[in-house]
Amino acid sequence: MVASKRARRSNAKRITIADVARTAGASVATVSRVLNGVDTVDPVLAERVRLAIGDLGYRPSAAAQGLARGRSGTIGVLVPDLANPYFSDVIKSVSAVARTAGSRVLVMDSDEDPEIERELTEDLLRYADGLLLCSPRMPRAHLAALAGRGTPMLVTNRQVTGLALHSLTVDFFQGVMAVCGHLARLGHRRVVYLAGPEHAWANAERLRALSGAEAFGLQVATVACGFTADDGYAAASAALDSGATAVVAYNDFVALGVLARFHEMGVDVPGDISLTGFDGIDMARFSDPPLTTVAVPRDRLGRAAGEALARIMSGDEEGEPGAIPVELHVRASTGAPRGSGGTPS
Amino acid sequence: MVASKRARRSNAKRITIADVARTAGASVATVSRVLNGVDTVDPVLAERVRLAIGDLGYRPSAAAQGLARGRSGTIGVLVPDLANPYFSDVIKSVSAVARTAGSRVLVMDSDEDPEIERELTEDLLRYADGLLLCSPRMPRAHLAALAGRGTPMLVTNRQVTGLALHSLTVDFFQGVMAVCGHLARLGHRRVVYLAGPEHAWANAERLRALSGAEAFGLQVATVACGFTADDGYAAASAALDSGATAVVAYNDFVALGVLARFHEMGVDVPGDISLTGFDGIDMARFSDPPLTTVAVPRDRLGRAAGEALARIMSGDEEGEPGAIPVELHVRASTGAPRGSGGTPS
DNA sequence: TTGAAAGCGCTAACAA
DNA sequence: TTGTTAGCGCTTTCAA
Repeated sequence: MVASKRARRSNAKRITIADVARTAGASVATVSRVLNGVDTVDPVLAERVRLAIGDLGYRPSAAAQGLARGRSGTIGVLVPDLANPYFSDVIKSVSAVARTAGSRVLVMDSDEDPEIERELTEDLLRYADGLLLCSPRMPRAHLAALAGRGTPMLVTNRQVTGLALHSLTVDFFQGVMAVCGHLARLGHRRVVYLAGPEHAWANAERLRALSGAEAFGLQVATVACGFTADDGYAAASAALDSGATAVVAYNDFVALGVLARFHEMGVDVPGDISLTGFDGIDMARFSDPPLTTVAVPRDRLGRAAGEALARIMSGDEEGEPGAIPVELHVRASTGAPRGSGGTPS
Repeated sequence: MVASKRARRSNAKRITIADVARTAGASVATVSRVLNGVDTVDPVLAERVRLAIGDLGYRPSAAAQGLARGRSGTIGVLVPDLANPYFSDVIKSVSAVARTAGSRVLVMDSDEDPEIERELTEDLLRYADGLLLCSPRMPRAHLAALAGRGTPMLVTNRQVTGLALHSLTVDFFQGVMAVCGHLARLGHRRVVYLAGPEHAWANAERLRALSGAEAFGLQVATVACGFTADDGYAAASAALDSGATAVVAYNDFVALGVLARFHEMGVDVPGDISLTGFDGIDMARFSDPPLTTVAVPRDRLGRAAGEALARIMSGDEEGEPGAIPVELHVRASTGAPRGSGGTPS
């Protein structure tokens, strides 16, 4: 029962390109050519090689290929929370783009922790040809250090200025502006914002837009909240107490949490108070009432990110990726405020 | 402006272990030892090496390490849909386990397509030391072929018998039994099941349980549906027409879709009809009414999967992983049927 | 405790 | 069109 040194894991030692070459009666170079679609191979020989590959069930080792080629064919993606559909949607879409380009995606989840984020990024660098950092929470200094490493890199959902770092953003500003405009048109004068993570660029942009809205006469109160349904649930009564006639939630989860609490409290939406979400997750359509929200085209964001990163990796430095536009979806959770004469436009 | 052959990507050529050795005045073997925590290195030398590593910002190439060691330190995970929180939760948890074991997770998403699933699995084999197939939809023959490849492998959410394939399942059977028992106790005699993907083991198990419940006098109608909220929304009126007093949805998404449609139709839940979900996603708590559902401990599933796979990879073949238990969460979406005398137990 | 050197499986010159 | 062979960056004997 003593396994030989190299048969520890399974009794069949790994099938290599040499095995294929031997059984096909060709050289490893030829096998490699066939593998890589180089067309200077005699069709007959090529067919023999392909047959051998099939018979032996040979698959090239990714490690060996990566070492020899100098690139791994992998792009690393870092997200703060994989369980958030916002990010999983983006990843799906990035993966799809990567796949058509012949590469794979290595995903890591930082659990919203800036320190873990740094570690994971270091690790990703060892594996990947390029990095996609989604909504990175890490301090600017770390980002700067990474930027100096020479690895092609793209940051999304965060604007980083003054660093040699490409970034692809979402136009949160316009999104919140659209929400505010919509509410103002309905007759609202006082709204309360349930704020998201303090250090998130996404939150900062929303706040910036709310300030802008104040210039147009909208009064905005802010209540610290968070980004989960639980956070929204917990902040609901505080939002109500603010005296505002509309709640602008950081995202759809928060809004759904608020809605659940309002139901419990017997607060009618939008009769007693209006409510808006952000992101446009699927569930926002299925709540009662359906949520007015700002749809972020996550598939488009993912695709754009994948393509931009590919461009960066290929050394094409022209043009910043830019910002992804968003779209207001008006649904039944917003209406005219009480006593406004009730003339929704 | 003509870049030299090896400086195409960035002007700094990759820092290798040789660079570290040189600047530390040691051999590559010694650097490797320090890197791998081999303690037969003189502390002073080791420190010098560590310094050099820090100064140079050296990170070992994953490809080279993988090639030399014969393993990549990566485990491949295949899921049918990354956007489904069920799977993203599992992945989060698997990743966490993998991380403590010093490995990373390569995730691929098959988009519920058995053919893509096969391709991706082939590809994962080239990268990973072990494979985790979540709810694979691929035909048994493919699974059998994979099982013969010698790569350590674990299948979750699908029972595969007669093959040298370990599987870790969730006790869907007991879950649905618990739901049926709960409904029966409330006085329901006729329920309608909104079925999930036809070829999914998860669906088959639910059907098996429903048959079991029929033996106890519950009448069960089945309506083909799907696994998304949209599917549920579309199937809602058919469910209503079945004449059942309770709807057993394939999962929470379907249930939430049904709920939304019922709201629109003015059907009261649970007054007019009861409704249950499955999986216990977060949102199930925040609907109106909150959903009675079966909570599947996805973190536990992920952890168990990660650990079981680790065991399999280390050659420890003892014991099948087994089945993860589930838990019925009774909430407000279920009640006594109309005219039953109204005595909820 | 250290270092030299032989691989690991593949790619890509370079020769033939 | 084909084959030989020198790397790719690291680990790991084996000697010293």
